[in-house]
Amino acid sequence: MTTDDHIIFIVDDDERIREALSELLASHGMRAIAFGSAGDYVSADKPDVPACLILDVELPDINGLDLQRQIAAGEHPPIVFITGHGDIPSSVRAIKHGAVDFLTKPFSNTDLMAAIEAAIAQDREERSERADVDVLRQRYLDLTPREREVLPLVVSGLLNKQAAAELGISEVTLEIHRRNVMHKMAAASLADLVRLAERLEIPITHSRRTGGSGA
Amino acid sequence: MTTDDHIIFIVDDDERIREALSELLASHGMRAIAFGSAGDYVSADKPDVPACLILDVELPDINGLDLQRQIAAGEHPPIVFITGHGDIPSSVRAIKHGAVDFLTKPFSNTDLMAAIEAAIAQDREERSERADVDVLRQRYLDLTPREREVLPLVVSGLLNKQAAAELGISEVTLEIHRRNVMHKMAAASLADLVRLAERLEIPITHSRRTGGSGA
DNA sequence: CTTCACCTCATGGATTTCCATGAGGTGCGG
DNA sequence: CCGCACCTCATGGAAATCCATGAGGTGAAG
Repeated sequence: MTTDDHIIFIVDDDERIREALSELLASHGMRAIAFGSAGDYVSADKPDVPACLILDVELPDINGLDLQRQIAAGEHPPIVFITGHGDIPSSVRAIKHGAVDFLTKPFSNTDLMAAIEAAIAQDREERSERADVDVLRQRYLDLTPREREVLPLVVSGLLNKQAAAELGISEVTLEIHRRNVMHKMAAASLADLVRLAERLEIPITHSRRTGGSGA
Repeated sequence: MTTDDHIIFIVDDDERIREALSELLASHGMRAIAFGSAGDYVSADKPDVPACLILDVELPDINGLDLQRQIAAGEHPPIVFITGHGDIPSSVRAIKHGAVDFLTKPFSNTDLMAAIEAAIAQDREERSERADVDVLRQRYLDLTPREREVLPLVVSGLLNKQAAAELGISEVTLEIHRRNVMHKMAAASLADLVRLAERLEIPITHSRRTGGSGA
């Protein structure tokens, strides 16, 4: 399944390069799709598997670096830049913005393959992480408005009593919301809920004082 | 206090460059210390304030990039590389390893100053973060061996009863350890303790199952 | 041998959480 | 107008946590 389990996108305006790369990748048992322009790549229907984008800096429509910035807004595969006329500021910018590598032609097959492997591995990681967080985010969306108010109070460490007071409702009602939150978020314990909330970047709104007014 | 609140280290074997940079920085109200070699920099006594390291790639003793890798093991200020004969692979490697920028001579004062500002700001961030975590780490070191065994079980979400069973001790004893942990770690609540443990990268050893064998 | 830190445990009560059952009110879409 | 989702609340008991007091054992350092 080496072939189906990931894919390499090639964006280069030079037909010969596209073919050469395609063949090279095929010889390594990798599936590849080549595009002649940034626009073709962006508008194409791309399979949803771990991938790597081999991107030429000089393209007919827009600059490769600009394309990088454009797609940076959403999800996109790690980029390996290739270029015939690279300069240092471009390479710095590319790497700073997350590119896996920046290769100048002529580059060795070894270097390219290493970069691709790294990119695929990275994408696999990122996808896995994204998938996890997406599940959480979906659960969070299943919460009712009130439950979304209760969650931050609970993970702040407030007692039910305190959280209830904060919302101006009875402790009983808050307990019910709290339990619903635990169920809907599929948290096995409060500790778990706290970690889920962290990953969802739910802010801590209040923090319980150890020695309060009571007792 | 612009002068004392941060410092710039310059490492370049060219005396003229060192002087020119020192003057430039002085004119911007920044304190700078210059070194003629990597060895001088490493062995020097450096003030403990937010800093930036302006590092020439070509040095008499060791390569700037190698120095970067060497000091990467410990704490060190963000690096801004400068070079007269830079190449793309070097710049890629430098940035990948965390350098703030990689400037080729001649570079504009504006570019350099921007890089330095960014580096200082970054160091300020990192130092603040490190200081926070150091406090936590110190508290963790104050824990007794047994308490260090209890902590991961507690933040895993185990009930006292379960954690006690895990350690083969009575629930009462575990409660005492647990309370001591809370006190020593200065955690205001369990939620707090979970977050502290996260920052200390304390692994979750067990995770409580919602509907267990009990009841 | 004494001191000290550490680990161990019990009793017992106050507080909090967990959970089920039962029930009333509001607002919106069908 | 009915159903449905949502928010609200009470009672009441089981379980768990929080906390204080009191106390015994071990091993290492002084």
